[in-house]
Amino acid sequence: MTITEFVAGITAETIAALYNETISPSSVTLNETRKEFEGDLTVVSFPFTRFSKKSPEETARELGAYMQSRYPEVARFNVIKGFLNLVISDAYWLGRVQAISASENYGIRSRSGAKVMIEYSSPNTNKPLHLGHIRNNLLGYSVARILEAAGYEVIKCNLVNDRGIHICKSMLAWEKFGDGETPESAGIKGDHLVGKYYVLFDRKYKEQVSELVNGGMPEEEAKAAAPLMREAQEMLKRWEDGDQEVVSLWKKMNGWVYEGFDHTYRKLGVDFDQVYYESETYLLGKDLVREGLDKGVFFRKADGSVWIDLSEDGLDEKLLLRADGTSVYITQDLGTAQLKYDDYRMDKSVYVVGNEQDYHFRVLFLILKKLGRAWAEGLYHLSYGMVDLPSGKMKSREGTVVDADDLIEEMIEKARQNTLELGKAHELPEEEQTELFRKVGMAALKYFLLRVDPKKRLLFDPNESIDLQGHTGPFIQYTYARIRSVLEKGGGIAEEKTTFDPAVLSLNADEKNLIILLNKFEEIIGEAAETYNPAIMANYLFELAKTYNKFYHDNPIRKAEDPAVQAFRVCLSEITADIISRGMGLLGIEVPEQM
RNA sequence: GCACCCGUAGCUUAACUGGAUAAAGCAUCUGACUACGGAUCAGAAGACUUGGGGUUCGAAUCCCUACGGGUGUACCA
Repeated sequence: MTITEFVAGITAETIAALYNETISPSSVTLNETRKEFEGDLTVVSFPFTRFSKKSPEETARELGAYMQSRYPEVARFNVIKGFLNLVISDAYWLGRVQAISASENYGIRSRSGAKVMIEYSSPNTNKPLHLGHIRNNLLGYSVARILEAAGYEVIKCNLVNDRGIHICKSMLAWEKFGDGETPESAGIKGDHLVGKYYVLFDRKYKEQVSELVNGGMPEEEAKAAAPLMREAQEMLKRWEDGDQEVVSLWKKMNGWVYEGFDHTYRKLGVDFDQVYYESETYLLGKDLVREGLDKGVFFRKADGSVWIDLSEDGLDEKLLLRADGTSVYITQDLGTAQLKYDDYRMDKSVYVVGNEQDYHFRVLFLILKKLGRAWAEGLYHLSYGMVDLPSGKMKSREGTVVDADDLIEEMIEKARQNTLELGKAHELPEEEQTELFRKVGMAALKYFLLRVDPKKRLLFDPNESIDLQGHTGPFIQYTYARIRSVLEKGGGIAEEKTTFDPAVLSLNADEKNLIILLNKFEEIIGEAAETYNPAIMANYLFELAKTYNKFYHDNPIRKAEDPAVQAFRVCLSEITADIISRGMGLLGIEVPEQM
């Protein structure tokens, strides 16, 4: 039981005893007591005045007096305005430390049986991954880990957009201008090579368009009439007809891209349990359209196209099937949603997709509900803000992007310089050094992207790049490494956690602040899982590291004179290290033993 | 036009979902290594939470309004 659950519980019991009113513990408003007052937890007593018929102060005093007399965990209390500040006994806190220390996997909930699917990454196979994809991948992976810790069975899934006109563009450009170039012959990663031809297509295409415009053609017309565009469309048609030549080119170039993606995914430390390909799912959804027509949820217009009218829900009319019977994006997504559900029967399904698709997902979920899919209640769009550059939006067609691979290399290089200058890396053999630079660099990058609320947009300045000091991943890593170092100094790190005798101890402020935070880990996992928000975990870990550093600075651990105190502080350090390590793991960040 | 999101110290972010005197990091200034690791710690300075109104014991948070920024409103995906 967490401390908030405990206090909320005894508050409800107290209300029942004093005022004969039944309230739910979850309705009790609790805060951590502000630093300037004495206390650990604060009960807001304003809401109870309607039961007590007394002033907030008097009500709070009555509650406090009752609690103190009745519950040994409540050591003291004081009342300021309508706020009841409770001092929880050292015995309670020490008991919590023992419980945490003894538990194998503190904070991790056991499997509840609920299943959740998380779709993330979902790249296009015509260009390499960029900074925006990194945010997506890190969010998806981290949310998956957090939900797992909260007791879900998690299926990580990737829906690869491997077909369509944009893919044909890079294929066509390669065919026309590539001269048989391969990743090996060019010496560049496959995804970058294909991306190069995508950009090249756009350049050549624009040249053709402006040529036509200069010849007097209106721009709109020129865009459609440019020979390259016509050829790309022709190629798409041949692909859909299963033309051997086009399909084998498509397979070859996609193969290059996947090789490149795999490399980047490995660097990022993300992976998937299930991969869906749009080339295999793009025809799905037509059954659902038929079903919708039968049920009268959809309607057919005079030209034969199929629509749904969502104006009663504050949205517009939405097309589901073209007059020629071909499907559109949302038709596909309807079909894919059904496919996923048929495959896994999950209770929840999370889509990690940028916020420019908010409208699309509102429509998608609403349609599935109208089709009577009970599981549509479990669908959730984890919408995140885009990553902006000081110069504006990233545009891969124009090549103004922060490339994922480049950025990763830059961060590792930056970590190398910092670590050699500040750290103890020179004590390590070269192989371990390389590994360390990678861990530190990736931590800086990942933490930078994950500590911000997903829904907020993120400004990334490539020149200022990323700090390695202050509110950063390496700061937290450093705290961990230092704890490990301290623990080792005292004759090595034991398998079993250190035990201590709580009867002879009393807590000082630094110790207590640390314990309160350690005790919160479980709640934080729950909160991050419920809101699909890794930033909550990220900010908690920073807070924890900071609090530990203060504790460390002012309190001898191995050098404590009293052996009971020493054992206790060693135990606190062990728990802190453990939580940092596992908490960072939930963000997909590794911690080094030494740095 | 309409819809959705956002606006908090110079900059980047918090604020337990309506609670007390809005909290951190960076940058600036000052102090602490013969110490269990200074990538640290302590301190100073920096905010009428974009402006205006409302709701109530109480608002950064909810409502209205104005302004500023972003996105969507495709028979693209």
